[in-house]
Amino acid sequence: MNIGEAGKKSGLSPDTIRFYEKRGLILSTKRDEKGHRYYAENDVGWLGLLACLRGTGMPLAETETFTHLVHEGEHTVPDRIDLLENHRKRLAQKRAELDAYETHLDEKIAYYNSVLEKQNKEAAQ
Amino acid sequence: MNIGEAGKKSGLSPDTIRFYEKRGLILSTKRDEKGHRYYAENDVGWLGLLACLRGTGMPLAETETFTHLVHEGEHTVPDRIDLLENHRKRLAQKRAELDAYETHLDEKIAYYNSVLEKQNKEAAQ
DNA sequence: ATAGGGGGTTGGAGCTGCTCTAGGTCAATA
DNA sequence: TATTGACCTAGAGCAGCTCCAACCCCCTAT
Repeated sequence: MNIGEAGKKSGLSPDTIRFYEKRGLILSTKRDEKGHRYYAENDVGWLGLLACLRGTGMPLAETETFTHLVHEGEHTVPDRIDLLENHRKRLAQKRAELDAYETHLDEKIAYYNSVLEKQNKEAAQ
Repeated sequence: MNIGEAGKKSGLSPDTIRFYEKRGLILSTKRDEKGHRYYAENDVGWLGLLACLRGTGMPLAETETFTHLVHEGEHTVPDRIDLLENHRKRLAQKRAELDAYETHLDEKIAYYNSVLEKQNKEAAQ
C-alpha cells in the first residue's frame, strides 16, 4: 500500500512517516518503479508501534534507540523489554498527572457554572 | 513569593512563567523594588490553572483567548465555560487514545516476554 | 573586603518534533 | 487537453519551551 494509506492505518501523517524515515526509524522503505514508497501489512504494524511510542511521549531519540535494538536482532529482546517497561512507568506517572489535571478542570467548570447560576439569579431580581 | 517558589507550587518552570508573561498569559505581574517578580497565593492559583490547561494539551493560542476572557470580566463566564467544556471533550478523546496506546504497549511487552521465555527454553536444551 | 554561591533580570539562540510550501513527476478523469 | 490528485524532494516555518551569556543583588565564609 502507498504512504497515504499506510498513514491512515497507522495513525501517522505521510509527512511524519517521511520524517521518521530520515531519522532512521523505519524498518522497511521499499520503492516501486516510480520511486513511490510502498508498505506491507507488517510495515504498517511497525508504524503503528511508532505512533504508540511517540503518542505516549517517548522521545524521538529513545524511539531511535529502540529501532536500533530491533535492527540488531533477537539477542536484544531483554534490552527492548527494559526500554518499554521504563517507558510504561513514565506513562503511569503521566496518566496520574493527567487525572489530577482533569479533576482540576472539572472543578473549574463546576465553579464557573456556580458563578453563572448566581449571575442568573441576580439578573432575575 | 518569588518566581522560583511560584514555579514549584504551580508546576511551571520560571522560564515558562516568563515566557507566558511575554505572551500575555499572566494576570498579575508585579515587581518589587529590585525589579524581581513576586506572586501572591492567588496568582499561583492562576499559574496552576495555566499548567492544567497546557498540560492537558490546550494550544497556547486558545489559552491566550481564555486569559483575555478572564480579563474582560464576569460577563464572559458563559464563554469561558464553553471553552473549557470543549477542551474537556478533547481531553476525553485524548484519554481514550492514550488508553488504546497503553494496551498496545502492554501487549508488546507481553509479546517480548514470551519471545524471551522461548529463547531461554531453547538455550537450556 | 572580597570571593563565592544562590537567587533574580534580560534578550536572544537553540532544541524537539513536526508541518507546510514550492516546485516537480506521473496517471486518470472531465 | 487540462485539471485533479497522489506521490516525490529539499528546505522553510512553527509551537512551545529551554538554555545561555551577561549582568545585578544579597549573604556568608575566609
